[in-house]
Amino acid sequence: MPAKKKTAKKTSKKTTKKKSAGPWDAAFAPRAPGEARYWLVKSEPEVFSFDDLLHKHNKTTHWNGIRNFAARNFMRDAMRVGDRVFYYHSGSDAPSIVGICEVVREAYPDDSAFDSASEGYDPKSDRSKPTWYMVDLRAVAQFTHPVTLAQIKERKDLKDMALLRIGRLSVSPVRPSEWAAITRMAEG
DNA sequence: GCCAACGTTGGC
DNA sequence: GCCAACGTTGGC
Repeated sequence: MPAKKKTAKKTSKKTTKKKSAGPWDAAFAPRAPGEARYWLVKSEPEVFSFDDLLHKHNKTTHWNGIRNFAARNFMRDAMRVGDRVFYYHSGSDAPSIVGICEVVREAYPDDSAFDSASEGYDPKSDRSKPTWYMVDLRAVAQFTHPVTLAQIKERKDLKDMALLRIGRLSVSPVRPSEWAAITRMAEG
């Protein structure tokens, strides 16, 4: 019966052994009415650049191939239609945020995980209970002055950005203050 | 091409 | 459930 679950909990709570409420919890917290949130996605321009996105029909693509649980959780559990997303080019000469897109469709199963011919094939993912999800993103604006990783690292007020703190994560949250600072930097 | 920093896997 | 081995990402 459910009574059992409840009791054990209280005591173990005070030690805050739960990673002291992770710095990224805010990304999952309930939203105020009309509140939009901000994100960053990475892509190697050789594979799929912001320019490629601009040339897609409706400047829209599905963000598939994410095979990391933390990134998946941000996408599936926290990204909402209307959220704004920085587009980051990794692996290039000057890794940079090059533009902005927006979420136009919330998470739905990533079909490439079921396709044995696909690079993203995951035999452990089942159609009835998919492991991997994708969202649809539409390009909104290209930066005239891309904001480089080096620039971001120079700024004290950006040192806690998930981009810098969570290594190699392909989808990460951006705080409103960080969003504001970077869009200002992109104005040149 | 090197390597740090992670994440995942599998043996025990 | 621990942890070593292995794989991947991505800056430099």
